[in-house]
Amino acid sequence: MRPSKREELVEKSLFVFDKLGFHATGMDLLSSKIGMSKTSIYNHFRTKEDLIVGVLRLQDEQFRNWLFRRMYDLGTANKGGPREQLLAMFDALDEWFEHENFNGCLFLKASGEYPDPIHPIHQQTIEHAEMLEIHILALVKKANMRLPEMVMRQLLVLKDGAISSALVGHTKSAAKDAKYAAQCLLDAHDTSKRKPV
Amino acid sequence: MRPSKREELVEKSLFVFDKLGFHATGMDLLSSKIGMSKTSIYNHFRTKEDLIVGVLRLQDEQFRNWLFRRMYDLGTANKGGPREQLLAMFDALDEWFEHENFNGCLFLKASGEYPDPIHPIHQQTIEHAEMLEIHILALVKKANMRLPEMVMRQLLVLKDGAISSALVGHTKSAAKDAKYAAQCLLDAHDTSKRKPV
DNA sequence: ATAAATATAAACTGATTTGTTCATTTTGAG
DNA sequence: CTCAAAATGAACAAATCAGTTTATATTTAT
Repeated sequence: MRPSKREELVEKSLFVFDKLGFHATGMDLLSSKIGMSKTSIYNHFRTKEDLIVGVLRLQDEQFRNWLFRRMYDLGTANKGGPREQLLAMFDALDEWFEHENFNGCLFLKASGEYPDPIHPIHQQTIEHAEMLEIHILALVKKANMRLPEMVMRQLLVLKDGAISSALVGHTKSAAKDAKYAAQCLLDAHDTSKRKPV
Repeated sequence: MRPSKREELVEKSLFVFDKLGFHATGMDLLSSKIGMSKTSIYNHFRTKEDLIVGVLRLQDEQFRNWLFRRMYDLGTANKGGPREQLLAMFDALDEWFEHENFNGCLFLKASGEYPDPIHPIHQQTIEHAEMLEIHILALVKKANMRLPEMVMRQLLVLKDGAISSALVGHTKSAAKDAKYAAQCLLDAHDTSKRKPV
């Protein structure tokens, strides 16, 4: 069987595109950076655009797997429930921000470089956002929040904002700031607490 | 005097770069889109990079002028104070999101396309973020918030997140969601209210 | 009106872009 | 080992990239 080469191509391309940007990474440069001949690349993907879509699909899968797993592991320690999992999202983000390879959100960069919403690359970022919404909404509902759709959107606003702030700002505290904000939100919408004036 | 042509060049370039992206906009395309000869463009700016820096400087000025003015106007109606001005930031953002020319944050796109933090284009986005921080921090302090630096960073996380969500998400409610979240935050840190458990 | 400054279109570098071709070599399964 | 599949490097095409040059036209100030 031959699962390895194509996966290796997509994974290494993901790394290079994330670091250098999509337009800024020419196919010759990519070929040399990932140590695979251009002929082979074009044997696996018809165009650069197709490759990028493949890269974004992998990133969608990898990012969601990693984030949800990390939220679960960090959030269910000490008998935590869905609320703790939601808050653990920001602890997971913090780990990501501290990582040497943190270069911001690949999907945000993709939608910036391919602004046409019809473009398949841009579409991929929309799909990714929808997948995140589904999972977070389920947790918010499990946590018995009032206005679960709104709380879900607010948490994702905090997530996107934290990523952007961590990228541009010198400050290292973006994830912690967002987590404190999320705590306020969850407190304010918890049906098991009286609504504060 | 001759203030007009260069300003017109930068303003129209800002529009095109914002809409199409930096790398995706070639100088020939730019020249035709803004109706100015390439010779003239290069008479005003030595390189494309210089032009982009000029564009970002203009956007920094225009965005801050617009945002702060709008926060003041919307926030001081009905005898509002600094707290109302801070919340009005999200009403101003909402107006921007509804505008037909809304294409996300130009600085976020710039830092995505020029990821090297040493790069002068990337530097410009960092400077912009710092200028925003100064103004928001002053308002937060005027509003008598506990932990003003943190609240300032949280509000800017909400701002960046709202912009990203408004761009990628189909939802039109990003600004409103962020505003409700900001209200929770300001309530929780208001020194004139007792700290909620 | 005149002269200097600034604008223009169009052709032109030379490098780089995406993508293809082709002859050769490496690899993996029976 | 054998043979087909897959990978390679290098050259190639056509378009486009940033930036320059040149000769001409249009503003602008005096």
